[in-house]
Amino acid sequence: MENLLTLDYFRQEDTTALAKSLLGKTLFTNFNNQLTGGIIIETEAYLGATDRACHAFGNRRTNRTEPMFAAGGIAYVYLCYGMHHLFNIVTHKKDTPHAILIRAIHPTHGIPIMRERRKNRSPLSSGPGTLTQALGITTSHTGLSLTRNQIFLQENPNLVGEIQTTPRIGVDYAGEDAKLPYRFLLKF
DNA sequence: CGGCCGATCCACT
DNA sequence: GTGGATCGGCCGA
Repeated sequence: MENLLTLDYFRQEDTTALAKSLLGKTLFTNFNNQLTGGIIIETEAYLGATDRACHAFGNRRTNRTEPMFAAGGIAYVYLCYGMHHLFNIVTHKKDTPHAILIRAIHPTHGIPIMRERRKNRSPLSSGPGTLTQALGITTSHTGLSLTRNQIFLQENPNLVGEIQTTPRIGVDYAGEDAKLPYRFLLKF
């Protein structure tokens, strides 16, 4: 497959720029020889130790948050509300626990498989919990490399669109940090 | 060890 | 627009 993203790409140090840059790239999973994927259209940046909305705020280090402390280029997947598996891309250097939540994809590959995983409900892959269900991602995949064959990303050099910026969703508990403009949407 | 709560989704009104 | 589902993580005792 052409144009796969590299570890250097994921280890860039400007995480909000990277969150914008991820828009328009295709996110794939290939589990049990079932290829599914779609174009990333919504992301949120979580900026580590200084970001009250981030699980790693204050460098809080637990079994759950441990993957965020590794160097960029792996998955951070955790369970939300007891039922939703949320997929993040770990970024930045080792011991700088930044991550980018993927909130929505525009489905392009393996759509019948994704429909089946979603039990034909809609939306198919818009919303952080629904897209992981469509792609088959669970907490068992936390820590998995994003430059190997189960979860990986590909560029779409010719894709153009407009980027919209808003505050992040569902982080009211983060006080002033809830207002930060770290959510990015692609309109194309 | 008990209690609280969440980076959500869905069915229902 | 609203509330129930559902459970691991985290914290304080």
